[in-house]
Amino acid sequence: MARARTTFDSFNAVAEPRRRQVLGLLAAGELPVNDIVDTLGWNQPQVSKHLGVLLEVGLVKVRHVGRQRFYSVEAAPLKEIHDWTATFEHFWQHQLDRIKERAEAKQTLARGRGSVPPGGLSAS
Amino acid sequence: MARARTTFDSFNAVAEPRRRQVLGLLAAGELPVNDIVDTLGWNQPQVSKHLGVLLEVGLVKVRHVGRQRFYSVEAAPLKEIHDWTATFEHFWQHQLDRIKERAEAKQTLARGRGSVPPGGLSAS
DNA sequence: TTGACATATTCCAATATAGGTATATTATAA
DNA sequence: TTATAATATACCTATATTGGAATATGTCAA
Repeated sequence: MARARTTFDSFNAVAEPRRRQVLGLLAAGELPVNDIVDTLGWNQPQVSKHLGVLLEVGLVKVRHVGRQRFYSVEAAPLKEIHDWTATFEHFWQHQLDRIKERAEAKQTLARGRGSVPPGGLSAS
Repeated sequence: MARARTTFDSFNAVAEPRRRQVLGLLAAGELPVNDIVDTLGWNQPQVSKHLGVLLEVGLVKVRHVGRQRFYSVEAAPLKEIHDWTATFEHFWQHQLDRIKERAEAKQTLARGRGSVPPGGLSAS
């Protein structure tokens, strides 16, 4: 068996970094294909193909205006991903809590010695 | 060129539905491999392989106890995905607002006629 | 030290992908 | 109706993936 199709899921569609880039661009508002081509500097067929995948999983929608096609973000599938990851939200909440606690404990312990833990925000 | 490797990204790792299932299981707490095998009813090697991918991108961590290996969720990469999708949060917020507005307008318009739009929560 | 348990790794086949280039499609303007 | 602009599609190649089966690794118990 092979990998799940890119068009199987919004998860799979969004796995491709380029497609995330396209969505990032469209976040600012709808754009015709050529604007995306010019902005990202890719070949036109590649842009069209990525848009095709995004369209097929419902991550974007199109508006035809003359010979131009304006693509824009469609929220629902992104919310799905958001909701799924939210299932695990308490994991990083707890983790942040622990980091905070540790920082505070250290500060209490070291008041006067002015220490800041090296490595800053690195989790785990 | 082929697709990005599954181990390239948490996005790619999580694109595989089975791996999301595994993470879902582990959300309840750490588990040894055989428990996952029994619960999901997959072949042991497949479970190990999926865990391997998840481990490589840092979505899980392992604790060795004798000949058992307890896997558990690691939050950071999931938060990355969560944060990325959050970039688009205003899209579905607005969408929900519009739905709400429409519903309220309809209710105001139809007070007394007791209508509930069929299809309920369907977005777009 | 040997056997059994828990897990990982290797080898296999089938498959879908992404980029590149060329070409098709559709719509506008002349 | 024809040339051209805007976009989509087809064809090609290299590649990584998934599941399955068999086997290897590591660890405990007797």
